[in-house]
Amino acid sequence: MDDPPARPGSLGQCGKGEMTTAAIDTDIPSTRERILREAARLFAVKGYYGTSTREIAAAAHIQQPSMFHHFPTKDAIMTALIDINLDEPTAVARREAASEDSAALRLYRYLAWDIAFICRCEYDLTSAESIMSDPAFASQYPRYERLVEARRTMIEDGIRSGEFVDVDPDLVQKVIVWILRGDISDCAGKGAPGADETADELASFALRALLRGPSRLDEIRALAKAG
Amino acid sequence: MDDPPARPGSLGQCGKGEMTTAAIDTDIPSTRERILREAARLFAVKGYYGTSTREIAAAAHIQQPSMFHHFPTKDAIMTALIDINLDEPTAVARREAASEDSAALRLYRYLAWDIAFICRCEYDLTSAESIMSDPAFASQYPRYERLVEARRTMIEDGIRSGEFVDVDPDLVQKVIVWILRGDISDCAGKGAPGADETADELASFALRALLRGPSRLDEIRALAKAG
DNA sequence: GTCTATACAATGATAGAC
DNA sequence: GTCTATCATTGTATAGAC
Repeated sequence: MDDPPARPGSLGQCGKGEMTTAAIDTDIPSTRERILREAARLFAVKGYYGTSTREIAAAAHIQQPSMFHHFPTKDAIMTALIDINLDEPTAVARREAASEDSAALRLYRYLAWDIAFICRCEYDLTSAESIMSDPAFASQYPRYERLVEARRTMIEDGIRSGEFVDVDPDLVQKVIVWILRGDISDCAGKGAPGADETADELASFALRALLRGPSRLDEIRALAKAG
Repeated sequence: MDDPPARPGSLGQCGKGEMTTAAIDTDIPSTRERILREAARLFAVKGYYGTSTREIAAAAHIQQPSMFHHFPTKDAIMTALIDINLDEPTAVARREAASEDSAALRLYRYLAWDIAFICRCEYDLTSAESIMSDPAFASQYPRYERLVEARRTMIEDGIRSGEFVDVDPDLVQKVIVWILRGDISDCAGKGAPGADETADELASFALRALLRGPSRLDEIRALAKAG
């Protein structure tokens, strides 16, 4: 319930912990990992329904029925990706939402962490994010809502305290989701070229649009880097 | 080549011009229009591949084979939606890109127009936008690129002139695409509840993040409203 | 844990009557 | 312009040998 989630520099190696029995961090990925990675990549390009289990199997270099030894159904693959997409980010967002620092600092810190997480993730989580509006995966909505709620808390705190300009919190929440979603489709699954720079640039973009005194941005960035 | 495209208050009635022979603007939609509207709605929820021609036909209150009298193939429906998504917005973006006003004013004007267009559109263009990264529709990429280029021009003009802060133009371009895409998935196909307010709020958000002097925003909004 | 063979439902699209 | 009937293909998933 209270295990400290990853921080920018520390963990954030998304997808590890997916290990089977042996092989703690060898470079040769297990079949299960290969399926997950290739499925994520294909889902991102052609969509969940547009990708067949045959294509996934071929990309993972196994025969199609062999896939069902690792995942009971096709949608179990998607659910595994949704787990990766939600678990850690939700933990970090909730921790920041409950923190006592200024809202601007908390929001910046969460955004920068999440964007870096996305960029570093070895799975392309595009589909895991866009599938959240598919009725077939409605059972996953509540988990997503917890993340949305944590973000909303930070935004509303900032508006209430006067740190942010007086805009519609729902609209800001939406724009932030759109930026995160965009970043996912832009750089997820590409390893981590410039994860930290992208994180700073995008989080700064959002904060510039929100801060009543934009000159505070550099102070916030310095505090985030120090803490 | 030079027909003046719609302005905020004037046309922007997306989807008209799709008329068949008679019936210039009656309230009872033709079968073709019904197919297009229902397909757009279903594509947005379950994706292009996740939506069967049978579902579309059922929603349009016809039998499945009857659909093929109006569209030769399933992907012809999608192509028709892509047309609606690209034609007018590209015309407006290119006009603003070539205009002689300040970059900030041009970008605000284009953004506000496009967002209002999206909100007012009777078709949910979510899928038409996201399908642009599907190899199966690669033949449509070049058309989309023309829109991207026009937007890039405005952004680079603003950075060069010093109106905008010195950020990576590619990153800004991306964020703007993400905001437009988000707005599409958020309010496309819902008629037009608060189109102009949403347009102003979102365009203002983007401009606040970009303007070196955020105080100029009100002046720009006033100029846009006047012109 | 991976394979071959296959069951069986759903898909996009066509033929031809009215 | 819409219908019924139907085709060929592809989809997910299972059975059972190795």
